[in-house]
Amino acid sequence: MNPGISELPLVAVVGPTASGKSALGVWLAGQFGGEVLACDSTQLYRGFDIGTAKPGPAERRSIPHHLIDSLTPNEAATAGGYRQMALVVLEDLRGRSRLPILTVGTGLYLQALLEGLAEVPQRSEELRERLRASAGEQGPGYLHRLLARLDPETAGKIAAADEQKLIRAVEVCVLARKPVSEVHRAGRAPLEGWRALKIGLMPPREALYERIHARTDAMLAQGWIEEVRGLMESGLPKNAKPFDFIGYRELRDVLHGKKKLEAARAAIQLATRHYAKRQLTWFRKDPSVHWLTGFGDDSHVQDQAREWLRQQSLAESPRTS
RNA sequence: GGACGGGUGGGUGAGUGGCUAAAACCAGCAGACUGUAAAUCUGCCGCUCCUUGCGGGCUACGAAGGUUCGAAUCCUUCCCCGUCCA
Repeated sequence: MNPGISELPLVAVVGPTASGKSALGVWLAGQFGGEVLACDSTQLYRGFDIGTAKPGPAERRSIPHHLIDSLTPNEAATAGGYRQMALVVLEDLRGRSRLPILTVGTGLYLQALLEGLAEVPQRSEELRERLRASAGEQGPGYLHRLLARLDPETAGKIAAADEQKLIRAVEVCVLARKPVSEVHRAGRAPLEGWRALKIGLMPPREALYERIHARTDAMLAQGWIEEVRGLMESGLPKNAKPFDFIGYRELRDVLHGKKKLEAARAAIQLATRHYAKRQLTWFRKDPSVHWLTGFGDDSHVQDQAREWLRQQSLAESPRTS
């Protein structure tokens, strides 16, 4: 810990999609004089608004939101890139004595920010192309065997079918000229000067799923499909990253006539449920999270969150604008 | 009233005498995760017991009987569903 910097509190609201993280974040920002910092890989992209459930204009007017719309659809969000951008925002807030409130849907990004990433090389599209090509020629199991030669330890932890992770592991080994496991052991640089207070939203599963279904319908009613049409006609490359997000990919198929709207709707709801479950799995393993049962827009939950933060010796300092 | 076809685990749907607690897929549940993470991947999935084992017991393929050492699979009757003929 750098002795030159005093440690300041930072709040992270974690939870599955549709659990009300944004609502709680904005409310807490009002209570404690904070500003919201999005920690969500999809809300970073400009133009993809409805399907990513970005906070509306009213909320963003009342409380400053950071990093939302910080990337163009042509750029690629990454954990490392997010960390860089977030660090800048944190320093800004430190300078203005505002409490950072992260609304986090992407667990990996929070981890990258708080715990840091190992000194690993960035991705190399060329190398990946070559790896994928040889994997295609050599047949199944090739990447796993290759990794087993480069780094048996890591190969033992990655399933032979997990091509995405295998490619990244091999990529790091090749670029770093040493096993990934070794690179990782060298350690990561955790965030200094901040004390993270994590609040988790854990609504009853059934209610969460109902809300996900209803929210999907509401998004559709808000003109989601028109948003997708506009984005497709705006000259963006067809393979722009955000077109692969839940909902955008299904609605793109609808616009291409490859899928019926009703089928897309059901597919979106299902994919979102699966996603919420994965988020829960990620956050649940973090013992430092203080869990609250319910949705973030529930006033009881909000009061509990405020109460807990007070106990963590967080002083209230409502904005006096 | 008659002729066919069909009723299988939460769903779709294989399975025509033992290798079947019953393929596969979906849903559901649990898990992994260091720069694609709204991604990618893994396990479980009738109930139950334990010494957790390619372990034991129980229940199960519309219902009830029957044949057989043994039936989801064969026979009989009945009940549903679909199509067609009256």
